Amino acid sequence: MNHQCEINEIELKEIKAVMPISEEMNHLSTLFKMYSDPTRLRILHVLFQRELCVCDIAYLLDMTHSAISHQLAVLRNNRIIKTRRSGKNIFYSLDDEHIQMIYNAGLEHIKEE
Amino acid sequence: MNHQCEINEIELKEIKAVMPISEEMNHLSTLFKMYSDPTRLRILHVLFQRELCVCDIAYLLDMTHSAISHQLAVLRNNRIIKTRRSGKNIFYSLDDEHIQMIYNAGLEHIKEE
DNA sequence: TGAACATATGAACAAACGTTCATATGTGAG
DNA sequence: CTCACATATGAACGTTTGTTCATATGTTCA
Repeated sequence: MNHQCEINEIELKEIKAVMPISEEMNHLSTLFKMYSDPTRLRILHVLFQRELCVCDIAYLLDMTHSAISHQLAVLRNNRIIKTRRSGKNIFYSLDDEHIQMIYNAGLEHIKEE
Repeated sequence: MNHQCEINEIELKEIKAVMPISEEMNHLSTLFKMYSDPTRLRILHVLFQRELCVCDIAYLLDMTHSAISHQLAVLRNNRIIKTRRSGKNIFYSLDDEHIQMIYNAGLEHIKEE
């Protein structure tokens, strides 16, 4: 692509040299996509407090079991949450500590406006 | 909605009592949505290094001016970045420090896998 | 003023997304 | 085994999203 308005060709080349590979940005965007839906954020919010089963989450969020189950599958496929079966119930919980840190970083931002 | 599989009715009511309002979750999800696209993440990445104009960003990302301009408008409307006009050029830069903190929190997570 | 450049914007389109509905799977109780 | 319950899953649907193309706005310089 042609580039005519460069403000500093040398500096631009330095920036271009350290451009992360697209695959890494795809991976990162997929992670943030998990946080980009209100339902999933509400699911995370309740899981921050304790592990819960689908039925409990559906009750807390006042949504259908199916809608919750679909979102839990999305979160699980992206290793945001993990499962533990106990009889008929399947309990969901956070996969690691980073999940809440990212959430909190976002929350801090919107609270400062 | 009916709730039959509750594991602990009292605790569930406590969680329900502290459920954030949906509007706050909508707001937060909108913030994370800004990070949920690879192109926008790549734009943020280059803006972490210095302020840049549309033309430079298009060059660095090897994308059309129009595509970049549309994404910059999205980021600007959501107060992620701000603008400064200088002659024909309009320079874009980060609106505040939180923006990079959220990005870094996500990056740390994916690097630990 | 007019040409050249930088950026913005609206319409169009395909792709991705989130919920609903119907149905399937898996588990425990009787 | 059968029933009831908990969860999963696939198809369908409307909505949202990101890019492209065409065009408009705004700025500088001659």
